[in-house]
Amino acid sequence: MAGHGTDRRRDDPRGRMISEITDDLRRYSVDAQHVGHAFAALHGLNATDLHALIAVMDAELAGDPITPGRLGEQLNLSSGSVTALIDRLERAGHIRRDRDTADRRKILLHYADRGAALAMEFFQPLGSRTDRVMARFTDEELAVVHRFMAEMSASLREHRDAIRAARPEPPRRAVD
Amino acid sequence: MAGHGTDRRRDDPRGRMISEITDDLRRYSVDAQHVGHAFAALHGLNATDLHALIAVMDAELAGDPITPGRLGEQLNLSSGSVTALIDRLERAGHIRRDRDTADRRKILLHYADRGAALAMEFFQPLGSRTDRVMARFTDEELAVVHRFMAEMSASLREHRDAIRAARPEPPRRAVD
DNA sequence: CCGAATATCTCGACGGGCGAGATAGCCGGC
DNA sequence: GCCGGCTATCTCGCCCGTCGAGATATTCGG
Repeated sequence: MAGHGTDRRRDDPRGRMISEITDDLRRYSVDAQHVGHAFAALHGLNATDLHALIAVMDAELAGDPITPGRLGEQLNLSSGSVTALIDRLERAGHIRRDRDTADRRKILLHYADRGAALAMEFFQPLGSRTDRVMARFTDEELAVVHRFMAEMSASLREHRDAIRAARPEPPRRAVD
Repeated sequence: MAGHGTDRRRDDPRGRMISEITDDLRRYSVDAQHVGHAFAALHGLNATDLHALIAVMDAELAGDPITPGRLGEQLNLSSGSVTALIDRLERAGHIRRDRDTADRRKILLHYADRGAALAMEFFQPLGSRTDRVMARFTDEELAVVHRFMAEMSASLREHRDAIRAARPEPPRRAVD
């Protein structure tokens, strides 16, 4: 799970450092994915459900409740899948559907009590661990980390959009 | 997609910084997931297939080819799913099965040409972007980032294991 | 009021994942 | 040598999340 690099490992210390950070980031992403999956499974959900729940909470906390359509864009799901997803979450008591009074075609998604509790339960212990690590860094060091992660995050998002813009190639079979 | 926090945002600058980094990390993980998913879809794979491919490459580059069993542990898949997974990847020409000559129950997984090419295609542009960001940081700054990410990564892995150790609760329905 | 556009939902098909059981190969004791 | 238990992988039937085409409801401009 480490050290694949693109074999870009150079001999100078800086090159090595870059390879290590690359591996750190990859490991972190993979583990984050596993954490989400494991937590979701633990509560009878799947990864998508958890993502959706977080998206709904984020939107609502930002004072701008999300609609099924926008949720589908964010999670990259088809409209049919989104409906099924919302059905699941609503049936489980995590979220609630509300018709938009202004445009009655739209549905506004709000989290219900159980959803809020679950999200809290997800983030709270994670936050504790996070805080414990952060405590070992000075303000200046955290500032560097923030600058780094913010730039990485932006770069990665660009990359994602570039890939999504590309056309999926026709399914290939066997030896092609 | 930002600012859910656990509402732990304190008023002091350091507290704010911590919240921001938390958000950075979360955004990064989510986007990394999307990048993987999008890239996989672009090449007619699914997310699991891509993870498996990377795991196979990692193991082989480390000089210790992975077996279906260990792959299943790493991806948290059942044995049946692993067999199906390997079938898919082999059929698509990404990997190859080899019986272990010492213990003939075991299968050793090696990547085939197409698999190597695909992994390269995945990591190369990602590496370019990564390098471009890293170029804007000094050696000392990168050292801080590395220390931070390594600790975060370890902490997250512990968290994952803790969750996995917990018993899945019985599936709940409707209002319970 | 009509027609085009938008938002969501319905439904049939597909495919990945699960898990119990089958199969093949290893190893220690006798 | 061979029997029994163990391990590694595979087979198979089932479940459920996703897709995508089409249906339905609502808005808005003319």
